[in-house]
Amino acid sequence: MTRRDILMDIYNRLFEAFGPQHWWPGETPFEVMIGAILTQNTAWKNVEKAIARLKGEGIMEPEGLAQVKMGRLANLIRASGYYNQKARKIVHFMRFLRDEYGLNIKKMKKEGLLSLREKLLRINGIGPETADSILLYALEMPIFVVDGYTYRVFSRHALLAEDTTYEDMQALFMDNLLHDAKMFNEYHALIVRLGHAFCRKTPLCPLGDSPHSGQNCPLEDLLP
DNA sequence: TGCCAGGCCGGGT
DNA sequence: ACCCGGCATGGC
Repeated sequence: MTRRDILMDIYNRLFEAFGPQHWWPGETPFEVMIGAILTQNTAWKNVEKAIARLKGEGIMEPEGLAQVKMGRLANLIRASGYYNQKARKIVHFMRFLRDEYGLNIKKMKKEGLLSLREKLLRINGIGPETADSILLYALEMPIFVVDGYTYRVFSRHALLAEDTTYEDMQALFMDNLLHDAKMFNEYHALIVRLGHAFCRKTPLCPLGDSPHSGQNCPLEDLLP
């Protein structure tokens, strides 16, 4: 079995077990970008509340959000947690969007994948996962998003050590799979889906039967 | 009722 | 280059 075979086997098992995940949940690319910041180390349920508040104020769009004062923004996104930090991050991001692209997402899409990634990573508050989520889920660029669940699942399956860096973990997928944005989208969403069902924060991430989901883990017989 | 969620930054080794 | 504390609400 090559690495590619193993990765595709896992993908196929997840897809058959859970079906298409229809990610990212968001009405517009811009909403996806803001959601990517709001969901940092935060349950999506809480992010939904914050997004609803922003929509209620009519500012879930670039021109509106670029005007909002940080204090008011922090209050509106309170439910997503770390609200002072995230308000600052969003302000930084909006400043970038205005200065680089005149708040025009279409202009942003014309940028090359790697150069845009570098620029995003320079924004205070945007780390690798948030940058890649924006590139993949908002702009449909072919890059693989790594998150905490990816570490837990794939280190458990002895494909990599659990202290592997983000870039090395990402390379496992991008060096062995076709660069297909649609597939990268589905794969990461399925990993998160698996994590929600089986991979609570426990020392060794059993990936076994889970009272949480009531079904067997589709990867169980792959464990070393 | 605690524990934890779709991370990231900054200061210290 | 890593390691760690801080950031914070709401759901189960």
